[in-house]
Amino acid sequence: MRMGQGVEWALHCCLNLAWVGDAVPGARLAGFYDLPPAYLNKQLQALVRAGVCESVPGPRGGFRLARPADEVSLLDVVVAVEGPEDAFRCTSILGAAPGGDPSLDYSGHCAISLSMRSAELAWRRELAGRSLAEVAADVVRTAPDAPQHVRAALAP
Amino acid sequence: MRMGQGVEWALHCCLNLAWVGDAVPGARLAGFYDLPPAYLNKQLQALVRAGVCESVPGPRGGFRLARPADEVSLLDVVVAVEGPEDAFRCTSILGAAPGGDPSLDYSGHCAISLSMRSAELAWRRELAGRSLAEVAADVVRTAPDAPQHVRAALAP
DNA sequence: GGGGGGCTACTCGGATAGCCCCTGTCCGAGTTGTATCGG
DNA sequence: CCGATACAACTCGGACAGGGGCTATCCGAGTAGCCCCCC
Repeated sequence: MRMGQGVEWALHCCLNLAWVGDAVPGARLAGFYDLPPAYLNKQLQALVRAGVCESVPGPRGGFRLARPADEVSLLDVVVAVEGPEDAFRCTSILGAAPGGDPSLDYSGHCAISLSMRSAELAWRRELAGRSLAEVAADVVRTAPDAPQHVRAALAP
Repeated sequence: MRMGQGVEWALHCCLNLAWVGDAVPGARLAGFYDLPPAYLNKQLQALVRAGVCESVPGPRGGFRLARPADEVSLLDVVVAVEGPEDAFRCTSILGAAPGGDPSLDYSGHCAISLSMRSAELAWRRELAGRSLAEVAADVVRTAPDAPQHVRAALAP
């Protein structure tokens, strides 16, 4: 099981956008971390589609958070980039077994599927319970001048 | 983020092996769920390599659990098939940012990496806390004759 | 000098190739059970 | 009739192609600012 690279990029970018508070072009964010600009742009587009970020076209444009940082959870960002479907996919394998009905959907009855879903729910709950603002506060606790540095490097 | 199909197959097969208690050929397990025999064999080999199952070569051979069902957790099976590495990979992106050291490993300091690891830990803890025996008990609670059916279909 | 129009530069947005891992398959090494042959 | 031996069938194990999704890139649509020209 491997998570896409874009998730890490999106999380760091959202954190920076929370500190800047203004629209930042994708190219500048890419230059900040030395990332492929066009590909990072793709991830930011996904964030816009999910309603996490807003985009401003034209000069002086860029991306900014669509909501306050304490209303954006890590799960929101992960789902925006990776998609909403679960990692474990129950293919109703029991329908092919002797005594099973191939036309039935066992994802809600199969004990294995339920256990796996329960575990993923714990993962989602953990991510949903941590907001960008909380993560930002953690960063400030160890590096108090991080917001200032980011703003100086990303603000026009 | 997508989990491999083999995980579902491996979990169901391990549950059945727990009920049969004897060595079952991979081809018979594949026929039980109408799965590609050679590919399922690949997953079972992974379980053997991880020490979850044992293999017996030759006629009357097959696969059986290497430990009692209450000592095999769902996490053991998932890790055996999917590999031990985490889904979220911190690439120390902060090392490329201004003021960062590219030679440093930030996976233990970066607040985002720590949050993601914490969430995955919750997922792993959930899976590690549920054993095959518990899942089997859940199945018996709703379908009391499932073990007998499986034994009849898989035992020689 | 003030206002309007055109132009340029810059931004996002979607459409387009390349590569790696999951999926699916095949054949060989090893072992057990059996049938046969000899004593 | 009993035992040893050769054979055959069945099993796992690792090596070999094919496809889908992540990675990476490019170019077009649209807009804000600016410069120039005209009144």
